[in-house]
Amino acid sequence: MRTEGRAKRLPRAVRERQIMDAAVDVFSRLGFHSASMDEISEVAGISKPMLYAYLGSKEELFATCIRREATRMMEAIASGVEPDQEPDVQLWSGLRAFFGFVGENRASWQVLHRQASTQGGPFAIELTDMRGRAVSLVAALLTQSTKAPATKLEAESLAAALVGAGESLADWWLDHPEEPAGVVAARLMNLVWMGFGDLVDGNVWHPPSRR
Amino acid sequence: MRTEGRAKRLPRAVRERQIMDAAVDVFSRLGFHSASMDEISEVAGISKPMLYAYLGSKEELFATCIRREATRMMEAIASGVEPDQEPDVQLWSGLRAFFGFVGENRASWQVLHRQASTQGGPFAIELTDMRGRAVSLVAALLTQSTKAPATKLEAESLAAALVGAGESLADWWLDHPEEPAGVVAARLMNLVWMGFGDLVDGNVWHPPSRR
DNA sequence: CCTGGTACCTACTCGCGAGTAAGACTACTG
DNA sequence: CAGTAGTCTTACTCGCGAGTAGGTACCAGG
Repeated sequence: MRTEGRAKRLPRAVRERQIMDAAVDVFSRLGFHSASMDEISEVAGISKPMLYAYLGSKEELFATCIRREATRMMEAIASGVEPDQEPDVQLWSGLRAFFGFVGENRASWQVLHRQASTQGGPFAIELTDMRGRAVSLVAALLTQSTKAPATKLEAESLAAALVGAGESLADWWLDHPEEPAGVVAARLMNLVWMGFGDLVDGNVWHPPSRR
Repeated sequence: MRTEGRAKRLPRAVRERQIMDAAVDVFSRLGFHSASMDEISEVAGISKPMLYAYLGSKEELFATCIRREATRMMEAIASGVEPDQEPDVQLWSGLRAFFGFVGENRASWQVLHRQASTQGGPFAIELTDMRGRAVSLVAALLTQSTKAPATKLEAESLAAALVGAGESLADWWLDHPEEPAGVVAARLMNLVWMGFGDLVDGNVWHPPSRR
């Protein structure tokens, strides 16, 4: 029993990381309600009371997961966008960063999008907050660069639609993982920038320079 | 106690309708897991064993709700679209029908979109099925009318993005109910048909005739 | 060797909710 | 008015999972 024996007596910070990773994994697979604290503790290689001692109740744990993953994702997107560029280039960078993140963090995405959005508890707040930041980002991009969306409401709803299209396409992508991230991102870029009207006529959007 | 006394001894078909309505209501408010059979039976004005006698287990009941609401919605959309028209007109009719349905059936929409999509059980099948039909509808519209989406995969993913944008915008609309359905539909139509590129230049899409 | 503190565990309590047993009440049929 | 088919209820069982009580092992410093 010595071989690969349980690593014992780790410091608190390390355990917390392990627990969070296990929690994201389990929540993403089972969803909030179906996930049990017993299973999370098992995956984390730890006993249940430790879980409660370190991360609090189930709801607190879930909210902490949401916040951590949401922050990671928003940072990934923000780091990919340069604010002084042309609107289409900014949008393109954002889409690439977004799909890149989702591709490399499937579990995080499941937790964020599928699970958090349906639980009505304190999670919705975290999630709505992040989603709101994303929508504002896009809405700002729109209003800043055009005279078309006259009202604030209009820009916001268009941004909501775009964000939703991105989320939905990311979900679709989970079922078609053979497609590379760049291709999926480009497709959405064409849809929202050119529109079907142009695509029908064979007009497509190209990134400004081969980077 | 005679006043407004409980209506007693109704025939089975009527009770089943009442139960289904109550179930859709409760499921849409609480979600599948948090909804209890006790509450559904209470809302339906009936005792729990009746529920089990008529509609079976909780899972069966939920699946039945999904199927009923999905059918209603697809019929609403199909009845609004005429297959021999121009692609943009078809899309426009579909969008109007969709938002019209959601606007008048908030609870149905909640059950269909928010609840069913996250439960991994047999419901996903029902839901994925309906969603698939919607996506196929749009994908057919695309391939039929253009040379742009070369691959089947491409058309399908674009359709998924469009459907997702619609779903997301419908969710956004739930939080901004003061907007009329037609305005929201027109906004999405502009986004996906014209694209931001055109909208930035002030080019908008107009319905072909004041109907 | 004791004293305290931190990591860690086994083994519970306890409420909630799915599902059921067993029968009662009503209404129609002959 | 007996018989029977269908409606409807009260009052349970029972498992699952959140949260906890009450310890044990291990490592400081004195």
